[in-house]
Amino acid sequence: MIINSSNSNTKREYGYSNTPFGLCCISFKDEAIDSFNFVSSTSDYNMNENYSSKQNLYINNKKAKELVSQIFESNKAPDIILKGTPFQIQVWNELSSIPRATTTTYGKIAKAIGQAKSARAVANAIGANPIALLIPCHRVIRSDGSLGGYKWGVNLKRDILQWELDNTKII
DNA sequence: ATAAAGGCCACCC
DNA sequence: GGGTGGCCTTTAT
Repeated sequence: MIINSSNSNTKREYGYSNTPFGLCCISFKDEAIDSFNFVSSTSDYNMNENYSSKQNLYINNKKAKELVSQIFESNKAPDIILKGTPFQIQVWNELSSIPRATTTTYGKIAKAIGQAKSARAVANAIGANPIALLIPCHRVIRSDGSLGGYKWGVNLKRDILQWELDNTKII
């Protein structure tokens, strides 16, 4: 389930957890994730550029581990909260319709949201996506078949796509 | 209000 | 393979 953010100033939590692709830092309100970043260490919270304010922000590694476990081991993805411009929200929502273990292109996403000429803008929006894996930006590649870019590194993009072919979990 | 920078694309060579 | 011009949204002047 995707929730469009209504910037409530309620308590937020964040925490670190290992994944099959390395360490991540996620932040969440109640059970709903609003950011998921791959990081190199537990001092890397600043990579979470969407939430620089630390007001009402508390660390909760236990809950973070539970959510990551849910992502990789259950058949029900956690809810996510989207915060962005209307165009970004539209693009991110469209990504959720890409079947796992498949790919599409920036141009096709542009066409799907009714703006066939906006491939480049779509790429910008995807690059600004704050939630790895659950918003499947890794499934969008270039029209010539090359991988294109990835916020957390093209090598990781390749690894995730291969992982989807080799596993049947929910991601 | 304007400029510059992008995870692009179709086209050419 | 590489280069060019066009496209659209964001962000920073």
